Amino acid sequence: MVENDSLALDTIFHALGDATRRAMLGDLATGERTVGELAAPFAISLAAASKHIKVLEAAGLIRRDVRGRTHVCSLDPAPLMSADQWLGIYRRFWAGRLDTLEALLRAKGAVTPPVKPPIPGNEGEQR
Amino acid sequence: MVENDSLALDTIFHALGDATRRAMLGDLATGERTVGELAAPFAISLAAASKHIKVLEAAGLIRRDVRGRTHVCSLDPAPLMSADQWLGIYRRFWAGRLDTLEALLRAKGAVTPPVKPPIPGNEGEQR
DNA sequence: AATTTATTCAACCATCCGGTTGACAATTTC
DNA sequence: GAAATTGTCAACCGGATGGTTGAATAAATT
Repeated sequence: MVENDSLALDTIFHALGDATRRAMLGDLATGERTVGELAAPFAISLAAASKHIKVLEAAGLIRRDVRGRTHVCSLDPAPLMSADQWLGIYRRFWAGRLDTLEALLRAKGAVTPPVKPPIPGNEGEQR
Repeated sequence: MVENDSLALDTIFHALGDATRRAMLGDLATGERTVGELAAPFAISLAAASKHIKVLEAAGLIRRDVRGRTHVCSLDPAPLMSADQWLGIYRRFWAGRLDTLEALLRAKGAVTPPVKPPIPGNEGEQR
């Protein structure tokens, strides 16, 4: 089922469009965090952090488990997959462009691959 | 080198967080389009479309070539690559390779970007 | 029972966002 | 040269966003 609803993508990309929220996701990638722990690195009020967390939650990017008086958050990567699938349409496009670029650079000689070391597991699924 | 990425990612993800703009990119993926052509599918004014295009342009997602009185736009996938690279960190996560992800994040310190200086009486500008 | 700790809620504020309309500039075209 | 075509700009509007502070809720601690 393609629930790649454009409305969902709106919400997901909007949630990702803020450095604070992205940093929170990065934090969560290494394990569970309470709201307070998520808020700690930033010079904003707890209420502001709480709002950010609610945005992430609304986008489905994090789940929340209320344990006693603390709210424990964890990453849910499913929406990131949706975003990645959308980007995947364009992956072929820039891959082709990069190939062209690389060919050009090699022809001119003496330039080390600037952007993209081969990432294991980075396979194109498009035909 | 990588420090200004977060600002760029803000702009890129924000640009992607709108269905109209994503549709414009999809259109551009098949070839060049004038501003009028990009605007045509949508029930909005040309001025509104022009604003969307400026947002895409500011994010570096499209280039503009002014030919006579028409502005011809074309897709520049480089920012999509940046977004994809950011998502790529989490690709391992949803692929189930949690340990690898953690190692990567801890090693690169890639997930704890700009923390404002912890000034207690914070008079800093709030955006 | 009282207090401390963790978090949300509500109100407020300034700015941003996406949309509109109308005027303007520049380039064809007649 | 006048008119049509292409697109931007400026001003405005309502609603969303991100921040604040202070009060409220709920659970753990004393």
